[in-house]
Amino acid sequence: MTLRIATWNINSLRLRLPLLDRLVEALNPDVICLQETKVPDELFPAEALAPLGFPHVHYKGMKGYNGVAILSKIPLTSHDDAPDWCAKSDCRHAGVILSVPSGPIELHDFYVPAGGDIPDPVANPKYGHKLDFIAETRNWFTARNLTRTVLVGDLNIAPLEHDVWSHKQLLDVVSHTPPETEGLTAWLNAGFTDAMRHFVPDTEKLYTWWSYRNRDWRGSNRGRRLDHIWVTPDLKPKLAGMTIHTDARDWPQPSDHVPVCVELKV
DNA sequence: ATGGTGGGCAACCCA
Repeated sequence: MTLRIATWNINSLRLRLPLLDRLVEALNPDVICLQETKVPDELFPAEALAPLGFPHVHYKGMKGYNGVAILSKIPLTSHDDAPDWCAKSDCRHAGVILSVPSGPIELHDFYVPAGGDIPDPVANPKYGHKLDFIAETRNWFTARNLTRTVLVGDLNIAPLEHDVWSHKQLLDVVSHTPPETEGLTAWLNAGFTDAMRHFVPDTEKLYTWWSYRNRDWRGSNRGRRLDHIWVTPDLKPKLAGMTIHTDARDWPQPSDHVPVCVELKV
């Protein structure tokens, strides 16, 4: 089958419910992984989502912040055997097993801490938390021997020179500092390949996020690639397509992130 | 060098 998996930092699921119709129309995904749902589980809008046509859901949310959700047309079972990252119980990760006819596929949906403004773990504990988080996830995935696994999400780090509009100007801006980019690359190398860069050479600019604090986001185009799709090497020959739906940045009341979708022949 | 905008949720926290 052709399996399409989309990832999107929706920045409030309840506020942007109507935009999910546009996402489905544009990308026709089988699975949607969301971040920053900002809704506690007891208030998850299951009824409002029902007409969208994704009967299988798995979500982990909390009041006000963070939160992840997986909406699927394919039957799934929850697979939350991962540790409580940094012992914070802050709803930044959901794992599922997708019951694909050719065999199960493991799927991880992550929302990595943004890390605050100051790139110093002592002066800014949020930055320290971010570095600790990606060290823990890296170690956990290294210790497992993964196949048929997809990892997606808002990883809040733009690892490559051309994942930001100006490598030089962002080297000490949180999201592109060497400790972050090196940490993210080490996590990637714990058993994955970068599915987006499989389709677009490292020398080409690639963004998934544009700040709200920019009047003309398209004109100035000061973007960053904060959202990622990784697959285990056995799935690399199955990669059939990748779309960054940049137009979503102009939807009414947009998220500052745009959806990314990958197509796998599995 | 600074401040710019947006969401949650009721004062600021977070991005």
